Amino acid sequence: MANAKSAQACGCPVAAFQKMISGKYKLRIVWDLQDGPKRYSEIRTGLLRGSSGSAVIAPRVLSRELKALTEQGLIDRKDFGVVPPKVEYRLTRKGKSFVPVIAAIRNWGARHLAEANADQMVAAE
Amino acid sequence: MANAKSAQACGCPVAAFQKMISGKYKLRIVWDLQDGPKRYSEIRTGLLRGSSGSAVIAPRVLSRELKALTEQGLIDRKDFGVVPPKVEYRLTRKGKSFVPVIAAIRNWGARHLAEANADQMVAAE
DNA sequence: CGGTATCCTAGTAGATACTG
DNA sequence: CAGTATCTACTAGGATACCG
Repeated sequence: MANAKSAQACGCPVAAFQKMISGKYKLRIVWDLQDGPKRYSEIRTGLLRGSSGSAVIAPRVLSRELKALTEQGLIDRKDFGVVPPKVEYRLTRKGKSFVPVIAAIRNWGARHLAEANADQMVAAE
Repeated sequence: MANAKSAQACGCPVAAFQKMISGKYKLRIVWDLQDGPKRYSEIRTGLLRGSSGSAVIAPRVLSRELKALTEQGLIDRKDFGVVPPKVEYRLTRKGKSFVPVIAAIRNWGARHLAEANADQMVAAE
């Protein structure tokens, strides 16, 4: 794959979307941040609810995804500049506008993918 | 949080969704099939509209994605069993139910990702 | 606490050639 | 026409150690 701009300019938002959410935890991160700002370790811990095959998330991975989401303008990073470090991540307006899309995905997934165990409904979040 | 038996049943449809659409062309394929059945080469040609950096799609890749979508129950493969070969792919009911989700994605993407170049709007399909 | 620096593995996609 | 076989390049993700 050559270019980064080709996906956006091709008139196909789907490809751009695919690239935007490429990353194992990105959708979950945005979803988890809808309730308010969270710190780095809170996000990491939150992602372990129903962990997807791994017992712990490599910090390198989480760091990269958070950075990507920040550059894509979905989340905002707030460094308090104190010791010990305190950093909060929160949704931007763009990020908040994306939450309903994730809700649609979750809604569909709950109906078609989690037939046996719809423990927490979308509305119950 | 209720109990989770498997990765899919973890109350996180998002992860299952991510896995389901993992593949460069899956969303596009489903989207393109909403107008009716298409043959293998029609799908390939259709995917080249606004090609994402490549002039041609490796048959191996398209084949794998079609197979995966079939196994996931989103599309159905109909082999006419003639020579020369004729195979049609069409959406299943599950696949059709997924179209609105893609529409939501496209809609969001058109507003937030394709600000400069919204050549073909969602409604213009 | 919130990362970064390395190293490693596995999977995804592309190119190309070939087949029923 | 609709794929399969093979080989290669790239990258996402994981493990681990360490730093500001």
